[in-house]
Amino acid sequence: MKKTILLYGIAMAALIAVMKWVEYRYFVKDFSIEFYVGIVAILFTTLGIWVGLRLTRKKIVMVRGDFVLNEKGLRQLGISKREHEVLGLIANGHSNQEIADKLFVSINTVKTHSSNLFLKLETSRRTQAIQKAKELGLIP
Amino acid sequence: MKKTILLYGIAMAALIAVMKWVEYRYFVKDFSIEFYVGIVAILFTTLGIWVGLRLTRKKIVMVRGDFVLNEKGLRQLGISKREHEVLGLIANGHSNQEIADKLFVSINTVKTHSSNLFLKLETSRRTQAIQKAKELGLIP
DNA sequence: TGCGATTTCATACTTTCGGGTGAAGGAATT
DNA sequence: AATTCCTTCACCCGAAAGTATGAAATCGCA
Repeated sequence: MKKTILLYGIAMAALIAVMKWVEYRYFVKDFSIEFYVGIVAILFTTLGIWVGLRLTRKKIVMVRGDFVLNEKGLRQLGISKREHEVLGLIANGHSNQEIADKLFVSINTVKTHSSNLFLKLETSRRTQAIQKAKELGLIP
Repeated sequence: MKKTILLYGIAMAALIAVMKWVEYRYFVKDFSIEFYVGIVAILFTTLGIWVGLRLTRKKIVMVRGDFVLNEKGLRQLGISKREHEVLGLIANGHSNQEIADKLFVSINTVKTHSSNLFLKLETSRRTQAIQKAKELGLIP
């Protein structure tokens, strides 16, 4: 993100510099304002699209076979790392107590995570959550 | 897409028109070229980002293709028709009550079926049963 | 017609889940 | 330094799920 902003600044500065340079070097002062606007519009539209693509690019992580983790979905739903971990264990058929043992935390913590998951997935049962998470590509 | 292009054209035309209008109306010719460049850059960057977002707003659809029911597995485990039906509904995230309503039977019946399922699948939770049933190809 | 399997239902009891609330410590960001 | 997010944990309560047991009614098949 910082890189992008920096790059943008540099691009803009460079553009202006080039224009000034052209202006003084060749005395082409009779370029119409429309010409400049056109050039700048095209350049920055390109840059804008590029940035737009960069911002929304989904990172794809291949796990095994045909499963593609939808990280974008995870971010949009605001599901944290730990929550995602719990989600996976729920989908594998573990009880809250088993998950607690596996993650070395108390069962209350697991309950908190699962409750948050149900909120974020807009579900009220773990079986529903499994369904939805699979549909969204959040788990294999 | 056509809409986008059209919108772009209109935006550009409008921008130029406004600039011309400002130019003639108030004779503010002393605006530096950098000013115009800046305005145009910001505007078209915004537009570009917007287009970029629009372009990448594709839905991720998991196509879970061909499912073949493992009838042999069903017979080997001694799972009856009704039990298989209940199994499917469990996997779809329904509660026992919902299943009961859907099949026009009492919730106790559903409990009996699910208990039998857990015995036959050697599981003790519905989430486990879902896992195992999917592995065995008993449900999609 | 009779037997076994299936389907249905009930009651009672235990365990697991889920909702709600609050809170404390830590990491990252501003 | 203040703030926000994540993680952790606790307690209570009600709802859902699961276990055990028994028992009707129905259906397919020999």
